[in-house]
Amino acid sequence: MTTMTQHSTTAPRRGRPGNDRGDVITAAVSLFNQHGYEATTVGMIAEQLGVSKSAIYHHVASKEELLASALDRALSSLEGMLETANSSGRSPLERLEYVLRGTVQVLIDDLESVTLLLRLRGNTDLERQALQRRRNFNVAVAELVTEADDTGALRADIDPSVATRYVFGMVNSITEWYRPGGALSAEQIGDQIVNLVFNGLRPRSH
Amino acid sequence: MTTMTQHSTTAPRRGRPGNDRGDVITAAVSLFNQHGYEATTVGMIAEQLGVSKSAIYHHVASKEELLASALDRALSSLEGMLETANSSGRSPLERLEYVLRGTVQVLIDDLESVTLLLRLRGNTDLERQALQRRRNFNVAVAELVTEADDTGALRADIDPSVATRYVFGMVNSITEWYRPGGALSAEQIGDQIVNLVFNGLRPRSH
DNA sequence: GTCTATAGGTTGATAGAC
DNA sequence: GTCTATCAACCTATAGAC
Repeated sequence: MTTMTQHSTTAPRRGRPGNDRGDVITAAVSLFNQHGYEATTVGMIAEQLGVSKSAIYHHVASKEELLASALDRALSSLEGMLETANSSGRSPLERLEYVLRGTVQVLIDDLESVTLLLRLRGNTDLERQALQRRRNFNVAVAELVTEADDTGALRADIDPSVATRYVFGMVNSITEWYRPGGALSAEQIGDQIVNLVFNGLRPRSH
Repeated sequence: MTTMTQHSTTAPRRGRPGNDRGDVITAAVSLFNQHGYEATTVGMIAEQLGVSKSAIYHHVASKEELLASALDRALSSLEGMLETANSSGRSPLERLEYVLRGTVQVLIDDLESVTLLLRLRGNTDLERQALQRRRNFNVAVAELVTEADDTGALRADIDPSVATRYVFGMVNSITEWYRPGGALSAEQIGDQIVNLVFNGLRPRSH
């Protein structure tokens, strides 16, 4: 059963109609997430798009390039969002909240590529490089939490790097259940996350 | 490069020394987590144990049986823990806290098999059955959160089923970074999780 | 130890829109 | 005729079956 995935029509293109590089990457990432990168064959990607295997190689040089493109997209989105937050001149706590909401937004906008990133196991050099970039992002976020902690904006009895792990574990778990067209918007999910992370489940007595 | 994974020696066994069924499952689950179930071949499992492929089939009937055993182990641990919590006669809030700490304990005790469970994509009947059992567990936990909410133990402005998703997203993310022999015990991690979930990051002040 | 299927990847020519 | 996307056939290496 082949599914014709039409490219998102932005500007009219010249030449023979069909799939562009973005379509191929989209189909590939979806299959990578469903079956794992190793178990996904280029033939499966071609079948998904309803074209022959060699058509795939017109758009990309290798299967690994598909993985690299998707991971770079996810990482660039996250890094760009963090850069925006840190150059905003706001307080550490405000920047932290911005990063929380921004991460939710990136997860939802680039759901498939971020999901792929989060499921990496570091089996190849490429995967290990992506994991290193992801670690750098995590370290920068942990520094932000530390800054917020230093201003007294957070509870003193929780270690910042530990808190970062748990909080972003919660945020990243959105990829496990969020599906496009769901009832909740990115803004609503961001609100819920921020509320839960900062206030917890227990009633604020008095 | 073969890694001789010796079985966890509990009681001395008779007969020819070597791997038992548990050793095979342990090696298989580790490879399933590293490469994905589909991409893992029985030959890889044999190589990891330093035996021939046919030796694997002495212990299990199929590759799928290895998956089934691991998933059943993870699910039985979680279900048993939940059963213990719900038959304890305590308050909903106390039972919820018990389930949080219990889930952390199960994650750490059965790290590899629970990791496998959490990464399922539902590609086969077996996987879909396991995911259904996991959903049943999640529903039971959500009911527990609802009960706790009904007693006024939780903040009124957070939907119980939504909160359950986020909280267990946080808990399950432990599998992403916890490694045996790490600095933190299951009890310490449970304390951190419970503290963060119930109290949040913001100082409780006026 | 041989046989077969399948993997990633290549080649060179072609189809279709402008 | 230019541009993009496509295809059938092919190559080489390897992994599973017997």
